[in-house]
Amino acid sequence: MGRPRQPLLSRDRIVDAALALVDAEGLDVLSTRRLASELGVSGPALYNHFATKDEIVDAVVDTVLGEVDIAVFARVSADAARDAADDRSQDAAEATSWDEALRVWARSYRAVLGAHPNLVPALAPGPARRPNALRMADAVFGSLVRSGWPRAQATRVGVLMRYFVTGSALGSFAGGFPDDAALYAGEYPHLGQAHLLADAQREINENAFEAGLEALLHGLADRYARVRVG
Amino acid sequence: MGRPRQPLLSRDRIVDAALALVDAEGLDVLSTRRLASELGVSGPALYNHFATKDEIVDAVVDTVLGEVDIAVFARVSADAARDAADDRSQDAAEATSWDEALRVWARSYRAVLGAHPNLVPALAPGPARRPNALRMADAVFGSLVRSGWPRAQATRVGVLMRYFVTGSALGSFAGGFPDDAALYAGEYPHLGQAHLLADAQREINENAFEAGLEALLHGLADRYARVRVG
DNA sequence: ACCTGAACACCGTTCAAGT
DNA sequence: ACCTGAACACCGTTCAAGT
Repeated sequence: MGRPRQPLLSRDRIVDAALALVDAEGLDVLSTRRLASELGVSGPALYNHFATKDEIVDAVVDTVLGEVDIAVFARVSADAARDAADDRSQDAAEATSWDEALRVWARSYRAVLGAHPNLVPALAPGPARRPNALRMADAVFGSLVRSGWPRAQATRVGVLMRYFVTGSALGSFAGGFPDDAALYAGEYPHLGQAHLLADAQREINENAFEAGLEALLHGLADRYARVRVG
Repeated sequence: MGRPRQPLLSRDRIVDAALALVDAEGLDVLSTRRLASELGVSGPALYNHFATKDEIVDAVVDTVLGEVDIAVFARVSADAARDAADDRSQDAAEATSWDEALRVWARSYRAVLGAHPNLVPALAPGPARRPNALRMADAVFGSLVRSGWPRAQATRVGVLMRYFVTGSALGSFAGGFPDDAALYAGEYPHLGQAHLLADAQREINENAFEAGLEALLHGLADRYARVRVG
């Protein structure tokens, strides 16, 4: 008891343990007491490092968001922007068009969330007070503006892309259709057998994500052609 | 004590009270005990009507999903489908193109979720065992197939549209950027002042949703032109 | 069948006490 | 400053008992 010579905990150690616990057993089992015991410490000890449990969850989410590839946006130059419509013209390996950058980022974003499916419901509070979420928004926005998107439009594009990716994470990883054929028998005439198997479900989600991503990027490219500046 | 002559509870009464409670005070205060007390009943009484609290939440979500306008899909006929590309040609008021139907539905879907923002985090489990969620998926899918979308593609379109709408609900209603200018000062160079005010935030979300919806529908119309059958 | 109160095994958080 | 144990006001759920 009493204060240890060397601190037993740190914010990082707490966040790492929390993420490991959520990945292994789900968001439901993440309690301050369980987490503390996982760290070999007493429940209230956590409150020396975080004010509330919600702050811990927020930090976990932000850590995970930090894994998303946003380096790609640094490779979007004003030069690359001019070639956005035909991406064969990238002479240097570093040059990337805004839409290709969005594609790479969106896939990375989705992959990261897919690596931590149990955490997805915790995304709900939005990018609020999470540094990496803001860093991400900033990188997206900056590259779009450099590419010639008007600022107001660039804001919208960043937000709507996030809608799609987080929505796909929510819809894909946390359930989907139940693996229970009996439930469907004759009930929903248009819902085919393909919906029933979890494996097929994985593929549907993958295909839906890719199809949506391409539709979105095509639609945005059309708009870009009409509104670009610079 | 003991069994009342007339049942005090019903699934509907429980669901209604739960939704009212969530709308008024948030998802966090929805506990079986609090809900029971709201209904003038003892906590365990709920278990005569629902097996778990999660089932109650699921029923609440499904009830809300039932408010989404899917009647529009009934107005999508095979005839309307042939005019999808030019929507001025709807002679009868009942005929609607698949893309216009998706637009109406997406807006309704988002509006319904917007009317119950506190419930949005509970959407995470996906369309699992929720009749109205399945009814919705079925209506979307059916209208797309009638319009000439190949079945595999129609499945994807339904799913990806749901991604976008639920993602927008998640991102819009549950937080967004904090209303705290100090947090941003000099930290994120590209994030302008426009991000800071909650009011502007509402507008950004609205605009992002509309822009994303149009981009998506345009991109899908392009694809439709290439893959349609019938 | 449908409610009650008591009970079990939990929660998040506060706080005085220890070093 | 950073931990502990005790305590407070809660949880979801089970179950015997009542009618």
